[in-house]
Amino acid sequence: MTTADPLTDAAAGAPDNGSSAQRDRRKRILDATYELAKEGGFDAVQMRAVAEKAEVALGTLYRYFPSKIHLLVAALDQQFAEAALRLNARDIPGDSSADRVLYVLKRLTRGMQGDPKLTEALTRAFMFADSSVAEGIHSVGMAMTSIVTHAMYGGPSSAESVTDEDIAIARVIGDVWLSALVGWVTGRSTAEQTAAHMETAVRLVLR
Amino acid sequence: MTTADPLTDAAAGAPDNGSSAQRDRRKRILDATYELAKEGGFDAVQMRAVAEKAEVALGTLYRYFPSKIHLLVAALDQQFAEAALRLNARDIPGDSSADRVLYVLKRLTRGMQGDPKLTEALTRAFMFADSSVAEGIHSVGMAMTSIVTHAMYGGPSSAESVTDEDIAIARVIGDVWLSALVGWVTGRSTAEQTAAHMETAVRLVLR
DNA sequence: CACGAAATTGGAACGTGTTTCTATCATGCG
DNA sequence: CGCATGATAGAAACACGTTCCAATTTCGTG
Repeated sequence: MTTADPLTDAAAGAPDNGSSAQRDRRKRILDATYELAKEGGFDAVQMRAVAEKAEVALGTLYRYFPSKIHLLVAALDQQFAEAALRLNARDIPGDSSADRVLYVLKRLTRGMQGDPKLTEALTRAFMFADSSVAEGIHSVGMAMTSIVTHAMYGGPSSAESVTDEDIAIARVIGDVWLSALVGWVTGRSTAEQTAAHMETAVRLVLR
Repeated sequence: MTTADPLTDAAAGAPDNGSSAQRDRRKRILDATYELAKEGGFDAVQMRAVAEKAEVALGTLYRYFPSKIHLLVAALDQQFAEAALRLNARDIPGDSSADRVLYVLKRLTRGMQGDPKLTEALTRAFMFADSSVAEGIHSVGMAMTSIVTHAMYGGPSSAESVTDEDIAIARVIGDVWLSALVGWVTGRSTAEQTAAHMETAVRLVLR
């Protein structure tokens, strides 16, 4: 047997498993997901539509991603992993931890706000996820934490010297960021309020 | 005409509108919701089941609560409003703001953890809510903020002297609390981790 | 009380996530 | 090459949230 069951690694950002045809299908599925999400948000990401656009059968889609939520969380995970890769590779401008963290968060937030429907789809999925998606959620959380701690230190972090307290702080910031994002996605707060709330929180926690 | 359209106030915790028969139906619906949620969580709160248990027609249920999410957010709102009423009526023990806030949060958290399925149902609904439920969500947020600011000051708060910064702090704490709760509900973190995370956050923000 | 408006009922029907099944296809192995 | 095994296609079927409708009941008002 091929041993490349996509189910076992679908949640993690594992683009290296499976045959090449399988990698390709997985990519087509995620691409279709992005496109549909970008156009119509969470509701537009309909499993039949994803399957059709990715040119796979519905059953195949479900073999790769066992639910709509898994699919969207995997997409979010991929985006975060890419963002973390980009951001952690370079120096973060700013004279203090707070400034640097805010720089990164605002950059991330602006990026997501540039694609409101996509952001809505990914965020709602993340928030709605239950324990069966724990792995994917954890992966997203790690990327978030990594982005924040890296920004706290500034340079291409040597990853050492990051204390437990740093991580705790990063998690708190991540929580607030997520809540703010949800508030924005659901139309409860404007982009400005979102930014202001983040700024308040970061300056409270990092001082 | 009766002018008592339940739709307009379903989201808010408005138990005083409508005829007595309508109040009674609303109560039966929410009671049925609690019971089903307590037994089986989010998935068990099925609209047909709620209608049957509450002895109303499905269409009537939808007249009172335009969606499952509205229904569950209204239930959450009611719980929070009651908790706020209880907590804000009495003195909060603790020598510092942080201690008092932690006392209240842990109390709340313990209460919710005593009914895991119910908490799961209400929390997931809250997180999944979109802008159409904005009013209900706002109401829940206000109750949360009120609980936290009250705890920061200790006594039965005269509500004055609460500064904008206090409110900002309370909101940050509320965000973290919610995230922690979601983490616990989805099985990503244990009750202890939840408590520890909250403690970290509160001590970071209130110092 | 009698009337009309609004609310409620009971049930059918629709959309979308999810499951299931059979036939066909692809792949690795002797 | 031919076979065995797993992957995929295609399509039907099911579950539950939601909508819709006609008939009936409730309720306020003249």
